[in-house]
Amino acid sequence: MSSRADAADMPVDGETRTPDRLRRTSRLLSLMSAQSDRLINEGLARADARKWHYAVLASLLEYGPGSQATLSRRTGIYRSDMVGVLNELSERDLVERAPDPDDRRRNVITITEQGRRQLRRLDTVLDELHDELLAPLLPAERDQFVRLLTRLLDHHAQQA
Amino acid sequence: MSSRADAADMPVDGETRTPDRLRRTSRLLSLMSAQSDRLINEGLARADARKWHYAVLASLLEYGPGSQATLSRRTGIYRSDMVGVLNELSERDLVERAPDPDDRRRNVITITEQGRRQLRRLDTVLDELHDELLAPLLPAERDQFVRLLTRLLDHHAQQA
DNA sequence: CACATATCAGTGCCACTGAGATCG
DNA sequence: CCGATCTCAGTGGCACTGATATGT
Repeated sequence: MSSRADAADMPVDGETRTPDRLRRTSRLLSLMSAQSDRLINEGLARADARKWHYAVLASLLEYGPGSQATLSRRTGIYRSDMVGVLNELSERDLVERAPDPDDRRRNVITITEQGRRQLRRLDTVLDELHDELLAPLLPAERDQFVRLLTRLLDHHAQQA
Repeated sequence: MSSRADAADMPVDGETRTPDRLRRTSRLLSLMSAQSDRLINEGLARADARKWHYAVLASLLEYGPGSQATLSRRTGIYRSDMVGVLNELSERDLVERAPDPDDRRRNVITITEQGRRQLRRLDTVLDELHDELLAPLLPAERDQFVRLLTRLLDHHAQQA
């Protein structure tokens, strides 16, 4: 086990390790994520939406209605930030927020018909954006990339 | 061209597209980048450093001294944020900031001997952290991942 | 009492904008 | 006057903390 993580065949005398200190994998990831975020956010903004909107709507359609805390766990959005996201969504009549009669601490969030329509719209928007995002890769390479990324993420997400 | 970017073999009737709306590639990238950032930041914090410290020191060693604007272009750190980073670095005596006698608008930034030592320290820290980051992947897969990531990044970075 | 829930205020990092001062 | 440089103040997204009020 162990062995160098990056650049396994590179001089390592400390002074002449030379290149690729600026191409560390973590840095590539950060930069690529920033590019991706920019692309996606701009595209979604044109559709009057944000990443979180899509995540919440998707989770509602897939797993059904839920309390804010539940949605928070499903989507990874912090409970504190969920308030604002739901405000934006209900302003647009994409979700309904109603107090839970069974447990009056909770709000039950439900997706509306408009929310379903918006989700479908956003699906096509995101399809196009991802095509642009992955443009330089062949289909097989895209799959490979997604698989590797998924394995990395699963490994680190389970730690939490 | 075109064809779906993600999940190329999935039902797409809009209502039953079912899973993986929450596993879009852009989302995987964001989440993985966040995990990576957390890991790296925590590791560097233990060494009293930040990502930007490493980037600036690396660029100074690799390309030599430069003005703040130059460093900004090399590292991608925003010119406005560079001030603070250099303050932190010079507090720690890792760089020297001296007015340029030839052009008194500029500050010339130079790495110190302590800066070189710190950079070497951070190299080993980052080696270990990247080993942890890429732990679930075999060496060949790590290479593959980095290659794909690099191609994506090159494609999108050149647009800017 | 404990526990969960919803909300709000605030922190810190990061990318980015805008403006003023200095100088070539 | 144009343009580059450094600096500072500030914005907005995002992840996260801590506290509070409310209800079970």
